[in-house]
Amino acid sequence: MAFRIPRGTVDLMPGEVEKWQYVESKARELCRRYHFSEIRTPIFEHTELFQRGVGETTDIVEKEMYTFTDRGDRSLTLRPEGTAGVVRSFVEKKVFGQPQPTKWYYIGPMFRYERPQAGRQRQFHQFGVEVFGTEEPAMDAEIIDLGVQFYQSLGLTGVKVELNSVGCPQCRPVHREQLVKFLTPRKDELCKDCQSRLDRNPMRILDCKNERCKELTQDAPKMVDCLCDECRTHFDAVKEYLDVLGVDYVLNPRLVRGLDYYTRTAFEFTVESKGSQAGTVGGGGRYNGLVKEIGGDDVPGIGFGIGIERTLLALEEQEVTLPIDYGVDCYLVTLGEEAKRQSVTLLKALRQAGCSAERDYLDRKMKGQMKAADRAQARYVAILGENELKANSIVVKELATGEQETIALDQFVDYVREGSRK
RNA sequence: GCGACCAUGGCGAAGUGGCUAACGCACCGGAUUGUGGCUCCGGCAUUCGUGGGUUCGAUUCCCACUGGUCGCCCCA
Repeated sequence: MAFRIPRGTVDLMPGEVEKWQYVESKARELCRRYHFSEIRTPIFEHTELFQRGVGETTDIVEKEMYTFTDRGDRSLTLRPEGTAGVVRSFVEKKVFGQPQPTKWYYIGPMFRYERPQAGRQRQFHQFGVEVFGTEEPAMDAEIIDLGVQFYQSLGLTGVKVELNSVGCPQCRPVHREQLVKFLTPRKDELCKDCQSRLDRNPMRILDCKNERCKELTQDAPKMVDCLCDECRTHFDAVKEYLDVLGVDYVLNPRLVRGLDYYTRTAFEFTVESKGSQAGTVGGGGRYNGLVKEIGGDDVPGIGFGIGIERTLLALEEQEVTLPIDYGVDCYLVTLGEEAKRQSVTLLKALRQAGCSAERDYLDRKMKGQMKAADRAQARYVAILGENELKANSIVVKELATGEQETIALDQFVDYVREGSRK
């Protein structure tokens, strides 16, 4: 084989891509109802944006970025997540000067250099939303609700909302200090990764999957117990609003999230799954310091990123059939040269009337054309031959029922159009 | 970055150190000279991932590489 697709990427082939279109249309429709506007930012940005935005100590920045130098010697990086670019745009276009809040959504590819496995690719896709300019806890709750609605609209069941508050720059150091004090005497018993985390990002130790680490952190001080008054009030309000909205959630004091920019609300959407990676189908949280970090005013923000691949994977595992119509409205079967000549006009008329229409281009005999029509999942097969031409008529057969009738040629398009609407 | 398993036609999948590499699906043609989905018949691999080695001989044994799948880490 001469060329092969790059590792960790996929071709979305016809038959599969319709599912994507369906999922995307659901996301767009939902965003319209929640009054979000779409934003499209570049898929690459200056490397420094992600270093600053996502955080130097994160795995993403440390080892997963697709970074390259362009011909002008600029260091650029394919976006590993959606928020940083959107924030950059918010700041650069001075959108903070317009009436707030700003409610945006995006759908597009993200890139991370990792070993591919179930539910993990190097190019993957996210549907994300971001809201700037409000700290109102109702917004936190509505965003979580929007995520839940998205999964629900697709027919996905069993989506769990895991919720936590990671505090703010005022109270987080308090927790951090307590945590380090608690863990330092036990440092030797922690796994290697966590030993280094202890200095750099001790909160992440709470999220370690290592059994021993889990034991050791069993009674470790929790972030939620260290929240300052403002953060506590906010967190309580978010929970209240979630209750009001009827959104079920599970408190997970160990939930940390891998990106440094989160403050206060942090959440994940999870689902039961065979693949070990695939369980997390989405996640997000509040990032009140990020806009300032990127060079803007001190504008609060909150958002989520939902993995399209993982959502599709979960739908597949649950054997959910998306209501997608792959069929063509009318397949035109022709017999003889004259009929073939006329077919292009008929096809065009059908298409202009809004129907999808197809014919044979391989000189197949009638049987072959019928077979092709069947394969194309045609609703109607229209047969045009010598007899029909002579009588200015055409035979229309409904494949599902096998019923057919001869109709006048000038009523043909209307007939198909009416039938296709049902 | 680490580990395990795998690599045969468009797809799925058997197989053996030796002359013509099963089978199923799909596809094409025919039985049925103007009617699909069922049935029957026929057709469909001139590098068995790539390179090297062992051997009289390798798709089958060994090594390397590449790729895939799954897991660890982390995340969507």
